[in-house]
Amino acid sequence: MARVSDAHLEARRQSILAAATRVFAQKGIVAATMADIASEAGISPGAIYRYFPNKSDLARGCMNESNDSVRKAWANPETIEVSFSELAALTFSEINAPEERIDTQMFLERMLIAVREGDAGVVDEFRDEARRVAEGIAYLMEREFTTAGAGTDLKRLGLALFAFYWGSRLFRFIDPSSEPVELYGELETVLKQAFKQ
Amino acid sequence: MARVSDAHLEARRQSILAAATRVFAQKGIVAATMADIASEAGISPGAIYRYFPNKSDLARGCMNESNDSVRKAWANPETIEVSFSELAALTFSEINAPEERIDTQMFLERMLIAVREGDAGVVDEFRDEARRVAEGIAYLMEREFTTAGAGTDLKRLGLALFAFYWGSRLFRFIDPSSEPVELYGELETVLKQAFKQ
Amino acid sequence: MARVSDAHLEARRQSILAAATRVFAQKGIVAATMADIASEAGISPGAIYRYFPNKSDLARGCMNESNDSVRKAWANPETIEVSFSELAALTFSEINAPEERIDTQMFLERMLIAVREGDAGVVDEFRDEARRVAEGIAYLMEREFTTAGAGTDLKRLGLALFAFYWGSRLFRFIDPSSEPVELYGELETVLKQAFKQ
Amino acid sequence: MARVSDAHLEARRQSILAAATRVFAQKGIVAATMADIASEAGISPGAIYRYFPNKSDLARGCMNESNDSVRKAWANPETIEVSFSELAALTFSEINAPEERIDTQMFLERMLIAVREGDAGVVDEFRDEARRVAEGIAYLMEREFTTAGAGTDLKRLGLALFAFYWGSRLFRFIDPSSEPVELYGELETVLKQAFKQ
DNA sequence: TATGAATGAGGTTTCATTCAT
DNA sequence: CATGAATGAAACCTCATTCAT
Repeated sequence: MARVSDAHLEARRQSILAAATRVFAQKGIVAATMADIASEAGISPGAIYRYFPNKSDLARGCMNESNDSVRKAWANPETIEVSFSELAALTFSEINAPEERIDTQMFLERMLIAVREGDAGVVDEFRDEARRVAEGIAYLMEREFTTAGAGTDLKRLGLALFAFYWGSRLFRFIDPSSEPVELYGELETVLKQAFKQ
Repeated sequence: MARVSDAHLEARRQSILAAATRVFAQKGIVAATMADIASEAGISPGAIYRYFPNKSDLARGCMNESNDSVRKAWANPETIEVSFSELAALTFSEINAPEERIDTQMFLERMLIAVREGDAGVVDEFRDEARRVAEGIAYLMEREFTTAGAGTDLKRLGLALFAFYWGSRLFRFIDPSSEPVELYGELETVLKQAFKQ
Repeated sequence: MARVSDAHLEARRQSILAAATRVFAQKGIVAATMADIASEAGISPGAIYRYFPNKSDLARGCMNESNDSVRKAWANPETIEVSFSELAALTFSEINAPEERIDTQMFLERMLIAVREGDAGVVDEFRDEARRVAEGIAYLMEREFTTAGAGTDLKRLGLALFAFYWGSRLFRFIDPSSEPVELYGELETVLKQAFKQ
Repeated sequence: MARVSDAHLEARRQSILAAATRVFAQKGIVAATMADIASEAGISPGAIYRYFPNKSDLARGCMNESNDSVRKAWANPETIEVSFSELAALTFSEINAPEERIDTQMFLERMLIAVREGDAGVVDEFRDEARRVAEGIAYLMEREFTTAGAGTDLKRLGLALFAFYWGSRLFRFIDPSSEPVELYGELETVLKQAFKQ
């Protein structure tokens, strides 16, 4: 089965990643076994190791899989033609997507492990993203709410909103009947009341 | 061997629980070993099994241990003489306490496991607490911000603030340099701007 | 099965060591499995790990087991009342003992591994022993062959004789029909011819 | 695909053998992987199996590769114009050559395996070589030391010297700071003292 | 022929749990 | 009642070998 095309290799890599994500999501990273993942991916355990050096890296790979185009949008707001409210509405409605559940779980597991092991890299990465998103929020709010600057540190407010975002994801994760969009709606009302006029 | 008193038994049960909580918090539930816990509790591994049928039940016991008076205050606001702002300030500054870290971790682990296992009881419990806290927030906000009712569903806003609270804890958990009090301060500014006047 | 006497523990440790030595000798250190050793010792694989942290240390333990009273005698010749010839005769006849076979094998395996892994500790240990034995040989030869000093560096000759000793062990190991005593006898004749008179 | 010439096939076989020898020497037979060898030989793992049925046979092939002209000289002393002392000096100085290290290791591994598996063929081969070398030594000594016959069985002495030779190689293998030439020098002094005059 | 992806048995090690003392 | 030695079922990972391409 040699001399396989790169496309095939990449496809297999992705299928392993997908299978691993499913298994990790169902059993948790620690409880999931490589045999589980192999079986889910329809290959042998040994084959996984041609694509990922070990379970830990596979898990990391899964976690980075989050196709967070939305979060990237927040981090680079200049590049997009969208208002704060529009992007926020999109962001919070995305939380309801089923894939998001798995992502939330992977995120939590990853952080639990990182904190436990004192993995500064992961923490730094998180802090960086938080800062970038907060700056993006500030940028978009400034564009939307002209009076926003008065008495508020917009970047810090952005951080607070990002915290709220993760809290909403956590709530939705725990309780699927939770409605992030509604929660955000309430906060938006307050924001508009505070800034507009 | 003399029959040991029930009080003694209960005391030992509690000391095991306390030791387990410490160990679980430090190593995570899966990575913590019964030997670790026994050693931390100053007894033998076998002895634990006289008090808890297995590791899983021991972990469950630990997780219910959280006894945060502050969250109880939110759930029963009529019983206390404190303003929304004061209680909020207290609540967010409490997040900085070192014990809170352990609690956050146990909470996350608990939720991860509960969701994984589809443990409806834990989820219901969480939803109930969220509702009670949201109602408490609404009650206290109404008392503090007289104009708050205008155009806002205060209970829903309470839920949003509770989500923000958990997001802040999550942030602090991941990144110890995070400052929940500051984040909250920004949000409070917005709230006051929106409601006062 | 708790609260076992120290004697029992030590006995078990020794029985594991003995079993491991037998298995290592039969299969070689690398090919021998912990399951083999456990089975030979009549216990479970896990039990071994209460006595030895890992396979490598277990192997090391086996190798140090060699009850080399003879080699110790060479290293401390002042403490014993024996002539060079007598001790040499004893030494080379000991090579024929069946236990020596296993010891030779363990020694060779150990050295192969040590050299491969660049384990300086083992090499140093060997060099030290060689030096001590060589000095012992020099000491005993001086006592026996009064004219030995003439034109010969006795310590270096001691080293050469130690090399001869190991060569003889190697020969006997490879070919059980080899007769170390006879080989040594021939060398002794030469030595006596050279020194006596 | 054109039929590949036998010469090409044999050349490839040899290059695999050479690569395997290098890898085995560096990592040891058990620790060396077929992938290592393939990589060293610049081919694919699968290709090796066209030339050798399995790893074990490949290792066996490597071990027979030793082609030391010096030892052949000892075995056939009539064919060469060299004195005992000269050939001995050459022999022991050759031990210092880096290639010798690999050879020593392969020899030891081979013997370890042969003894383990009761491979009489290898043992017989070794015994034969030892005998031939011993006879060669006897032949050359007789030519050099006219009085050598007196009271000494020269063939047996040759065997002893061959044992010393292997001991020296073993020493040098374990401890690269060992000096076989010096060790031999001391022994030669003794021999000359015993025989000359 | 050569390739190298895939297999899958098997190795070491861990640890929840049991039970003789 | 407590102890802690022992069990033994997995888990992760490696690698000799096969075989589709």
